[in-house]
Amino acid sequence: MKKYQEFKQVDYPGIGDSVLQYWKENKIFEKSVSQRDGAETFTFFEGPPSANGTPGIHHVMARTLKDIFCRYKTLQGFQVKRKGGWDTHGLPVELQVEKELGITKEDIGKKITVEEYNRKCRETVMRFKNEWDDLTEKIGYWVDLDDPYITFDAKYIETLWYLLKKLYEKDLIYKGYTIQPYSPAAGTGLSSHELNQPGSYRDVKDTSITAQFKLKGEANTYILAWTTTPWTLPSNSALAIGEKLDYVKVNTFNPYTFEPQHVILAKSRMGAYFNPKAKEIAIADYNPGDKLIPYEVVAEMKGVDLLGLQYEQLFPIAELALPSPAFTVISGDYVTTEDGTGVVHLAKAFGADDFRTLVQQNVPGVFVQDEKGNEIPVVDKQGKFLPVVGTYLVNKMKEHAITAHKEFGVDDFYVKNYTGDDESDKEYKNTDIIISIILKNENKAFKVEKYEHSYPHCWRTDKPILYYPLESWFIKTTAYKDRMVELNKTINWKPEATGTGRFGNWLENLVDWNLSRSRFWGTPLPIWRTKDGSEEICIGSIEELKSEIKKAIAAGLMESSPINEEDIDLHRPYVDDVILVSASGAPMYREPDLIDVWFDSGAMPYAQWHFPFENEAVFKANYPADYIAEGVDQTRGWFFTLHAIAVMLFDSVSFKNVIANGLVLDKNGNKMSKRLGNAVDPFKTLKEYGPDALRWYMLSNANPWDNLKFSLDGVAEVQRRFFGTLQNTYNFFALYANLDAFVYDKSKAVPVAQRAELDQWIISKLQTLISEVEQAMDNYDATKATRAIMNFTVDQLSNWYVRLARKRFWRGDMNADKQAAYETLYECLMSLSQLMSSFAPFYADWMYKNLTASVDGASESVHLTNWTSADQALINVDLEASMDMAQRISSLVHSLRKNPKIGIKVRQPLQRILIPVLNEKVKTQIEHVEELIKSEVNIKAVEYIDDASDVLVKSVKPNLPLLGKKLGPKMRHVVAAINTWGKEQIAEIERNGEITVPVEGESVVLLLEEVLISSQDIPGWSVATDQGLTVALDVTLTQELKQEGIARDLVNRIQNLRKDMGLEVQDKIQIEIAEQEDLVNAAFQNFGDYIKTETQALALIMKATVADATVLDMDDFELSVKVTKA
RNA sequence: GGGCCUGUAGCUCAGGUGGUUAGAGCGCUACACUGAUAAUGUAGAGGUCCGUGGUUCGAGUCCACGCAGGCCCA
Repeated sequence: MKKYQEFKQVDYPGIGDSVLQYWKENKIFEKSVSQRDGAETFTFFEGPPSANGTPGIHHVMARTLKDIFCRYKTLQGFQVKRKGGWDTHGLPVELQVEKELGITKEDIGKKITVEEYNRKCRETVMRFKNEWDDLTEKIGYWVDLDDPYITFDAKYIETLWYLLKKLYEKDLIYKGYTIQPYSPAAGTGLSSHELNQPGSYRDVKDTSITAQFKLKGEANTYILAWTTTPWTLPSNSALAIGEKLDYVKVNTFNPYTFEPQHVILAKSRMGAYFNPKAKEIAIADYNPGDKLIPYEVVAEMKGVDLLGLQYEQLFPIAELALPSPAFTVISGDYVTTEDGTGVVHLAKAFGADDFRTLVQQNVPGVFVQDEKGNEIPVVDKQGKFLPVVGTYLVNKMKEHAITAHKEFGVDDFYVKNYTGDDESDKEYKNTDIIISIILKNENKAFKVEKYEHSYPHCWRTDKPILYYPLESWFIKTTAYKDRMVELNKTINWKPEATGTGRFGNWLENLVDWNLSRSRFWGTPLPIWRTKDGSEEICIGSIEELKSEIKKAIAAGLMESSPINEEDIDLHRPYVDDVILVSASGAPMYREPDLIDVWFDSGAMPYAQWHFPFENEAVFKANYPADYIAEGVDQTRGWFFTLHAIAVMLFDSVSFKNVIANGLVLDKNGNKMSKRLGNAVDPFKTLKEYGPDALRWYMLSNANPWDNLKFSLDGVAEVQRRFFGTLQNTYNFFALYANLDAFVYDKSKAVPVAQRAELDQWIISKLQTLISEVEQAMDNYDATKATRAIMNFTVDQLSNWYVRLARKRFWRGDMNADKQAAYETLYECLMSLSQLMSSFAPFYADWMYKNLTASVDGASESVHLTNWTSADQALINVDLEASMDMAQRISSLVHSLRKNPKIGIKVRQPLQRILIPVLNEKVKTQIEHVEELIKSEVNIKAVEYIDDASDVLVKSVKPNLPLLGKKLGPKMRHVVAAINTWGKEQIAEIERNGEITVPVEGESVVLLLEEVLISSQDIPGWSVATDQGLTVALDVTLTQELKQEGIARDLVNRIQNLRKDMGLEVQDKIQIEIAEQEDLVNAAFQNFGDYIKTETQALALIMKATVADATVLDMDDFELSVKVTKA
């Protein structure tokens, strides 16, 4: 029976299927975890994917990356528990449900109950779980799919509530405002997702105003600020400048009122406001009404000089007046001089930057109080000015006799055209235009013009959106900013720049985490409040909720609990029906917000184990994570929320090592999308190429943190080049091992030191490879690891070791040398199966099983083995260097033989090569591998020419790194001098160890080590040179060499005949040859034994003529031959 | 608009700390091998190192400014 299975053809997808089956039947994954019970843990966190869409090829990338390090660490003896997980909440789910039901958010609670809507979400969210599980299995991603965490689960939510309460108790949760895109027409806030819908941003022409803000304490001096939203000017409460920018004060006239005045603006913006043609006009010569307005710079200053200047409120509405530091000049880091005046007008309620800047610098904003005493902006939620501004505008219209397409009342000033007024009406004037006319008349506008820019619109109503303050709950992440920055520095980021750059910068500019989402399907915020907001409670567990409900029922606020005690669901609408009782006996209602889904995923280290309600020990053993991996787009998503929660609540990092992988693009570098049809179907790819080549390609082609241009040709290439070569190597081994009934037995193996040098060499290379792979993997660099394995397999093992050792496998009977060859190749293949098992888990296990089928005590799976580290004692650096020489020398000789002037094929033996050697070490290294070189390039002898010989022609080069440091600018001349050197100078510096070179009148002493001496020429010979190594080939063909060449040619032809005849390897033959010219006859006589051995001929008979002969083309002549089976 | 990444042969990618002639695989061309054979080996051709400035005796490499593509955020 055959000990090693042989394969004519390999079905890679089939290997995937059968090995997967084997793993399932034998619970290999489970065993890989359970057999490490009690061992040190290596912790991996699974970033939960969302199963409401089908998985794509990029998920193969992400999941492979996650898998490989867990497998590697398992081999190394760690216990690696990997709990799968599902992200189930959030907007994408809601949108999909709405699309399927044909409803919009407005319909929820009307056409469909919240209960029904959420039920639908719950059904939808796991719709493609089967596809995901299928893909996960098929690509060999080992993760626990049977007991995953699910973010909608009540236990999961309970942990979230626990964490929120912890934050609440630390006073890190508060209610505030945030400026968000808001659609007055639809009466709703918009998510950034909705804003990014195609068509949301449109080019529109708006009225822009450069307003004049009159400085206090300086006559007729104004600061200019530009805005494309004039309706925000009544809410102005500060002006921002750039501290480092240059500003000027200009003496000029107002273009509308012609009044003389000074204006302040950025120096580099003058070109936009002043006509150079007016520069020559004297200020005194100006007549009101002239088109060209003269100007004169009277002062220059830096932005920082303007800080703190006070100005008059632009719209002097008494109710909107504010105390200092309002209406002053402050600093804004985002101020540029690309447009406008280099001064930015700030309205706290209507711009996110404005809001942030004013909050940071403690400047109040323009608000009024509503009937409840809450501060509200002067534009209401319909997008219309409150009467406080409306009244002012109506009065001003009368004062300035402004007429419009309609009569404006105090309640008619919509800031955008939300009423659908006819804009083509000649008299049409919107609020912005009315404002600009008033400002022009009052010497408060310096320039008014139409300005085209891109502005976002509501995708539902097609109306422009406003940035508007909306109530929100926040986590005060800024309180822990420094600690987050500090702990981030302890995290090993791959690539590093993502940690320091993208993530580091993000932390440096941290703002508070806006937790609120106004939605239906998500984790409810567990805060209940009284109507007036004076009393509130944050619930931190189901127990607490139950007991509070009991209290409320006792207080008569509810008749019964809206929560089903048997099957607890903490979602809306049930929690919304819960009314709790405050300490003072007042009813408390839940704040209707849901929380950001990123909190769901960021809390998974705790919630996946239902900590602290259960599994405390498991949690503690598996926190923080040693390793996580996710797409780089998660930097401010999952990576941040993991980090933030860990730092704020546990003063710890959440993960120690992280790979942020790039995108998977199509082969042309374009984003894959189902719509464009360039998306690659992972299942189809798996079916065609199997999982191993796909994984290997993705890891080896480019660093995972770079974007991958995914090409099926690339997968095919990996399969052919790497897996194909490895498979050939295995087949070669199996073929002969079976013939010789070789079975590996470690206890009886020939000690490595007693094996052939070639064996020692490949074993040494193998140890080096193991070290490289270990080092790369410890550094989370899978690309380096896979490339190293590939190089070893293809270039070293197959193309060198197997090729050179081939004859040892099929010559003669079993002996120590043959056994050593088998053992060496076997050990290499076994090592490879383990080394590659993390990356190509199916093929590796399959090869392992094939190799160990007849070996007692072998493991059930390569994935259950223990990592074999490199044996340093087996590394022989000198031998590796020697072999490197052999490879290079062989290559040089091949290239010489191939030279058109020489043109002698390898089959023709040649007498000798000459190698100039300038030192003993190189000579010894080459001597070591002399035999190998001789047989590889078919020559009889290697000869060395050393220093003592006269033939050697030396050349010299400057040693640039050394000389550069020593000489600096003088280098140029010295290098030129060295390049002119001949025999004498080289001899001198070799003799004396130094030489003096005259350089521009000076003398420079050069030392021997500052030049590189080599030999690149042997007069009268054909030589080839590569990296300091030179080889000359003796191309003289003696009679004997010619005869041997002919004999080898004959062997070659006979072997072809044998193959044509369909003979088996071990079949014996008889050869008859028709006599030829003398040289040929002599060749067959002198090399008859050789020919017979090589062709397994029992007899070689020379005859005058041969009947039924085959005529062979021997290049230079023809030969009649007859081969018969003996 | 800001932050970050990428740009080297037709394609995919290597190129510590600057050093004379920039490498590999695939593809292409030619040759060889024919006992690993639907395999394999060898050689050759192929380059504006995205551009422009700068630092330096010397820049693919360091700096600045751009260009192109990408991601994230405004």
